[in-house]
Amino acid sequence: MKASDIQTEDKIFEAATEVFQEKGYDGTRMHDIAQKAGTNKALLHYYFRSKDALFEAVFQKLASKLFSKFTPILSPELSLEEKLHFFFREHIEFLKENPRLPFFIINELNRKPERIQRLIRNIDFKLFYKTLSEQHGKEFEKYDITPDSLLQIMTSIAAISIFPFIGKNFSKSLWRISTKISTNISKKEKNLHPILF
Amino acid sequence: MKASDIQTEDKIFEAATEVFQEKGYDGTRMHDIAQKAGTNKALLHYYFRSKDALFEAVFQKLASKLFSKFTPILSPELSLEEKLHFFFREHIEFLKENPRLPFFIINELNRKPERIQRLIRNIDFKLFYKTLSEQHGKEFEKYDITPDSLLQIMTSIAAISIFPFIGKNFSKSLWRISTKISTNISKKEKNLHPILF
DNA sequence: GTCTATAACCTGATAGAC
DNA sequence: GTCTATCAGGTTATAGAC
Repeated sequence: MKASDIQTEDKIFEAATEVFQEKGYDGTRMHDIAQKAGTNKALLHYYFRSKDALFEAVFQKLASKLFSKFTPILSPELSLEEKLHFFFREHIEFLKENPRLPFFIINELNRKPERIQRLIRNIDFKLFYKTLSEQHGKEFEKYDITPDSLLQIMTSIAAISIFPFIGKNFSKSLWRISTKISTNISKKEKNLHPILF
Repeated sequence: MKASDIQTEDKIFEAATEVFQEKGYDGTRMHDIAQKAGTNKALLHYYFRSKDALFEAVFQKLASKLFSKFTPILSPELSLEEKLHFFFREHIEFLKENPRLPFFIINELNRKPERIQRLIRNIDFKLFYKTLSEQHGKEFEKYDITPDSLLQIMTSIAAISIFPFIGKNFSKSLWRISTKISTNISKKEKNLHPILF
């Protein structure tokens, strides 16, 4: 395999990553990917065999990229407060660079629900709760955090950080303003959501 | 126009509403709609001329259905607390019956951003803020709610209610549990998000 | 490895009989 | 109004020359 091979394959993969994120599987044309990569359709099939296979490669890469952002939550070195700070800061920073990624993943999980089973070696929630409640016993008692409420809280946290990116155009439709994505964690918000900050 | 005409047109429109919500514009085949409506492709074109026109009809209906849920926020009869209760209860009840609707709308706003301009006669946010702050001056002062923070708070509220439906499969991918959508407003949540309840 | 030409198939849209 | 048959255009995939 020569250097030029890798270059072409990479170019195609990069172009595919962009176009699939932008248009979704159904909206993407192999022709568009080829054009963006500066080659032709035949080479896409030469390197990746089919649209499905190319998409699968892109999806797996992007999915693990996104889901890996959730792992520091279990780190035993961090306090609960640090985790929340860390998660919001890191996650939102990441989302700013990949604003279409969550939508892309969610879209594909809807289109092919069978992915869900085999995507990630799913985490056992009971074990997850146990680990977290051991690490942060004091806070869990203080706020009476049960498995149920933990799941709700985590869903809300994910919602607050992810939704502004997904729903950017949604708010734009509603308001006659130049909507900046509201992802700055201001001092005021600290007062409003004491549990979160 | 006979009664049977209306019936057929309605059947097609209903079927289209379902399939478009399920698969999105690109993923939808006219054939599938026809089959679901119990007729054939020719009739779809007879009543709605083109796929685009049929989609447009469905989209407008669904969009106004969703956006109308946001209007009670300005009602002068309700206290701030009542509005929040009302919004969460009504909105989540509505989303339970139309779980794919927000995703559908967001998807289309991404696909055709030019919709945003003409979708709803956009609300002037400055005026909206003024009206609200006059209605709820006490609370706005107590919590020091500025236009910026109001927008953030409302985005977060929308996020918390909408995201569980959009991201249902997202959480399913993460956790090895039978995920019930966590939309119950529990007493515990009241303690956790004092501003919201 | 790369490219052009083309096959094989699918999809939206229409013509025309009933 | 309804249906079958078919067209025209586009899309994935492959064959074959270089």
